[in-house]
Formats: sequence, structure tokens, C-alpha cells
Amino acid sequence: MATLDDVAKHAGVAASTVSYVLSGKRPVSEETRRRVLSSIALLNYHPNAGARALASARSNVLALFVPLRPDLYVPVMMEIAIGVTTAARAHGYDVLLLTNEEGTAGIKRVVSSARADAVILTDITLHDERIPTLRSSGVPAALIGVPADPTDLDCVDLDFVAAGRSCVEHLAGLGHREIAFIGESEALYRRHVGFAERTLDGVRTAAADAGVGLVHRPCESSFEAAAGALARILEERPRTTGLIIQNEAVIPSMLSLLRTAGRAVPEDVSIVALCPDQIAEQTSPRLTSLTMPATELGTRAVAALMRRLREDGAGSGRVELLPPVLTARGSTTTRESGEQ
Amino acid sequence: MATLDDVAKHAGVAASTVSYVLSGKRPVSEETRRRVLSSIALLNYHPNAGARALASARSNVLALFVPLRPDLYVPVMMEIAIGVTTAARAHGYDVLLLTNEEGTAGIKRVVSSARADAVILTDITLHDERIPTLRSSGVPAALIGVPADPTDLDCVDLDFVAAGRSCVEHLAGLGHREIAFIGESEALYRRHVGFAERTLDGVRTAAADAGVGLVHRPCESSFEAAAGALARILEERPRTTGLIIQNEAVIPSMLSLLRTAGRAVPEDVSIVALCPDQIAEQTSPRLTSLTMPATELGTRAVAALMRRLREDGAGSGRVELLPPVLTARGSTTTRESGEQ
DNA sequence: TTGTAAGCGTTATCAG
DNA sequence: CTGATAACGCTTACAA
Repeated sequence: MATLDDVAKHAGVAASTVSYVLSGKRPVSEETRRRVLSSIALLNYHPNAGARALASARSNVLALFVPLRPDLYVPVMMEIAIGVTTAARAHGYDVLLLTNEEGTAGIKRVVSSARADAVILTDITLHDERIPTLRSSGVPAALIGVPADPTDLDCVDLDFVAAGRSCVEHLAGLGHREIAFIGESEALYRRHVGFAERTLDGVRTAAADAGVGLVHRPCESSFEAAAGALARILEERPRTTGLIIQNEAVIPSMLSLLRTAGRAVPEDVSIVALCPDQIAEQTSPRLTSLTMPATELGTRAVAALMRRLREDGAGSGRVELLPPVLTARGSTTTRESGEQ
Repeated sequence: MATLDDVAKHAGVAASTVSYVLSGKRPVSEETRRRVLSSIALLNYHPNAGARALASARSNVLALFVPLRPDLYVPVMMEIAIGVTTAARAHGYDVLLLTNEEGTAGIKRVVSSARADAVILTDITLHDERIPTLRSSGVPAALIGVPADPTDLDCVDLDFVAAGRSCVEHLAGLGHREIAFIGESEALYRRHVGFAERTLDGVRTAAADAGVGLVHRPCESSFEAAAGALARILEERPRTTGLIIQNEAVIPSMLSLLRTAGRAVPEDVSIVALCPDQIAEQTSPRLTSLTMPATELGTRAVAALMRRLREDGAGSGRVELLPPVLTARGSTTTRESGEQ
């Protein structure tokens, strides 16, 4: 491996000069610049990341923490991870993948060993235990999700309150008077995972505002859970004609159950799902859905960090809530059409 | 941030001594060892990763390359990524997440900048363009997947030939005489992605051996593709009673289509899927499946790299094919029972 | 068993 | 516009 010095010698300049043509932090004559560049190419020189990190106190690495359990929001997480990676590369950063299991200790580890310059956290709960660490250590951080008190933190998320509201309004607008909300698993509500609670809030207030009946059923990812949830809904609330599904894992189960129960979609029951577009388009009928903008969340999180790093930790923290986008597809229709 | 020197001063020893109690590379008296350790704890010292990498020429980082397209084997990729991360941590390594899009250049970049000590590649094609780079650069590498010529390379994968065979044998053993194989999308075969071709091989030879009829239908991840594939099968091969599904994304669609077509599972048609167990258990009926051991693949890939790194690049390359495990669940039954 | 000191490859300050 | 030259924080012979 060629080193900076090798390049300098080859080009007949000082090492520092090579460094400067690379960083552009001070003007270099076009002449020498060209010479250096060609030496670099010739020797196939690549700056050593460790040395760079040591000398500059910057690793150019972002740490991304994802939930360990591989059954939680899988497609969304994957999309976020890829979005983050792609965006980070565009800024010259690499991404370190870590699991939430390491928790607070993990954050401390990567930060105090200077392995990463900043962190991105996911699966945020309202009173996330990692936040005190974030605050006290002053690490540049971006949360994908919003805690109860986001003061001074950079957060990005879908506006889940508005999203929940939007789902209800869409159904209410189509004339549905009884709506069921198939939420996430109970565990998420117990953990007070922010997005789950916020969606529920939005759904509830919108239902109240619109004067439509509402029942909320948490639902795990198994077929049985889906079956149980649906059965209770059909039994206790037989007039339900609108369904909002948040746990994307049960979408196929729900569709299948409804068919078995003899309820046609959308004729008998309309469905709106909260999920990535791609998933909404893989079913039949295609689902009217509230887009889960996972890639965008990743990109924005990275952008927030770049801002922070540029401002050298200053800046006051800001919460970016992406407005929900509902796309009507084949799974919703007016209640009237269903009754004929 | 406390440095090694701070700790040394505080403990009243030489810097090297601190380093040695940390690395264990030379004996240290219990007495001083304790003193050092307590100083470390007291000062909350964490070794600087960059400095360490520079001095030791080891970054303690593994680079994991995953496909960019977020719709390709999502659950499997996610599970592999988490498996790799968890296993790597257990060995004191961190994981850098990179996309295949960077391709060969990406490998060169992380390796020649010494950002990572070794790489893990996924989505391997038979004549993968990245392999020459691997060979010439001599980077420790582990492939999740097997190319046509794996000489000198460390590869781990499910034994897809045996897996394909196993699926057919299971169905044939239950008396099915006409089998359809719903494969991956055409694009994968065109790219000669190893596992797709190998599965097909296994399925074909086993069908020939068992003397059962077989038709292979590549299938993309959309509902339409699934519908098209199934329609052709039912039309051209009406006596088909056994289905093998490899593209896990169409599993829900297939189940739904079969129901619509009035074919009961498993009474009229038996299904065996190649997918993670978790997915096989989320449907109704639960699917007889050939386990996709994604976590295990990640773990083994890391183990292979640890071996390589220990042997300092020596070692001759070895291909580890995990034997397929078929779990009978509710989606397969004897053909006879179906005919009554 | 422990200390000393020479790097590792960059960056950045200070001169010129 | 360019050259020297200290750091940066750690590892690892080499001595003692």
C-alpha cells in the first residue's frame, strides 16, 4: 500500500502538499496539483482511514442502530438502512451497523472509541432510555422516531398522528361509519413505542371528530393473532366496514381471512394500510395505503447529522415530521357501493 | 476523553503496560493489573479505534455488502445482516454496511483504505465480477453464496441443490406426480445468481429421478406475476398437485390465488416453500418449508473470516454447504387424501 | 515482570 | 503557494 509519503516523494513535493490537494483546504497551483494527482493515480494511493481519523479526530463513519429482533418492521428497517447507507456515502461517510441490543452501552462504545462521529437511532420509545446518554455525551445524533420530549434532539419521522387521522378521514369520507384499527402488537404499546401510540392518537381523535365508531385491536404478527383480532371485530362490531391495518406483517393474513369470512374487499370492507408502497402493490386488490417513507427517513436523518457535524454540535435540535401521503388504490370504496 | 497515557500516569505504570493488560499479549502481575484496571474504570477510558487501527494495522471491522434493491430477499438479507452483526460483535468486530452498488470499487475502497479487515459478500452470481478483485487483492473474504469456481474462496450457503431435491422428494414421497416449481424472477436466472440456478438443478434432477412431471415457472414479486404463473400452470398442467415456491414474496399471493381458484391447500394442492421458518409460520395453513438458515449463514461467514484473519490470510478456502432441513407443516399431504 | 522508544499515516500549525 | 514538523493515541519490538 502506497502512503502519503510515497506519493509526495514521487511527485517531488512535501507530504503536506499532497494532503492539501486531497482536502482542498488550501490553494495549490494547478501545476503541482496535476503532478500530485497523477502520482496518486499511478501509485494507486488510498488514504489510510485510521491515520486520518487519528489525525483529524473524525472517523467519517455514522453508526446506525437497528432493532435486533428480526421480525420487527423488517421491510421498513431494511429500507431505512439502505436509505441511510446510500445517503451517507453521498456525503463521504460509511455506516456502521449495530443492534439496539447493545443499547446505551453500544452508543457509549462507538462514540468514546471514536469509531463513529454520530449516531442514528431507531425504534424510539416515548421515554427512551438512551436519550439521557445522548444528552450528556453530546454526540451528534438523529432519531428516527420522536420521544415525548425531543428538546435539543434532531428527530425525523412520519407524522403518525396526521397519518392515523388521514386514514380515518379517508374512510369516513367514503361513508364508513364503523371502523376498526388493527394496530401493532401489544408489546409495542407497552413499551410506549412512539409511532404506535401516535398513530392511535390520530386515529382516535379523527374518529371522534368525524363521529364514526372505532375499535382498536393490537395485533401480533402471527396468523392466529390476525384471526383472533378479526373475529372479535366481526363479532362485537358486525357493522364494521372500514379497516385500518398498521402491522404490515398481518396484511396477507387479513386479506385471506376476510375472503374466508366471505367479506369482499373493497365491496364489503374497505382497507387502508400503513406500509411501504411496494407492499401495498403486491396484494390483490392493491391496497389503499398511507406511504411509509422509509428511504426518505433515512436520507433525512443523514442530512440532519451532516448539519450537526458541520455546525460542530451547535444547532438547537429540530423535529421533522413528514406529512402523510395517502394513495387510494383498490382496497377502499364508498360504503354505499358496498350496500347495493 | 482519557488516553492511554492518562491511564498509565494515573496507575503509575508505563503506557505499554496498560496496553498489555488490555491485550493480554504479555503477562502482567495481578497487582499492577488490578491497579490499571481500576484506573481505566475510574477515568472511563476507551481505546481510540483510529489509533489502534493505525498502530496495529487492524481495524477490527468487517464490511458487509448487501444488494441495494430493497425488494430482493428482504427478510433473508435482514436476517443475514443481523446474524453477521451479532456474530461479529461476539468476536470484538464491528460491521460496516455497504451496498453492492459500489461493487468492485467498494471493495477496493474499504480494503485499501484499511477501513475494514475483511469483507462479506452476498448475492453471488456464478461468474461474479467481484471475484477477480478478491483474488488479486487477497482480502480475507467470505461469500454468502457459491460461484462457479470457488477455488481458494471461503463460501457458505445452504446446499440449494439438495434443498431443491429435498422439496421434490417430499412431494413425490407423498404421491404427487405432477409438480410445479415457482422460482425466482427471470432476472435472477439471467444474472446467473447461484442459488437460483442450483435450486432449479436440484429440483430437476430429483423430478427426473422420481419420475414425476415438472414445470418450472420463474416468478417476479408482484401479484400479477404470481397470478400469471399459476394460471399457466393450472391451464397447461391441470394435474399438478404439488407446488414448490422459492420467491417468498409471492407466498401470500399464491395462497390467495389458490383459494380463489377453488383449490384447497393441502387437500387439492400441496405446497412446500423455501423460506425462513418465521414466514412459513405466518400463513394459514402453516407451510411445509425448507428452512432458509439466514442467521446461521451470517454466523458461519463471520466464523470463516475469523479463521482467515487468525491464519493471517493463509488457509486454502473452503465451501460450507448447510444441509437442507425440511419441516412438514400443514401445507402438504398425500395425494391420495386429496383425491378422496 | 516492567519500562523505553520507535513507529503507524495523516492533519494542521508555523514558517517562509 | 509550499515545506517542515509537531501532534494524534496506540502497539510492539527491544531493553532492563
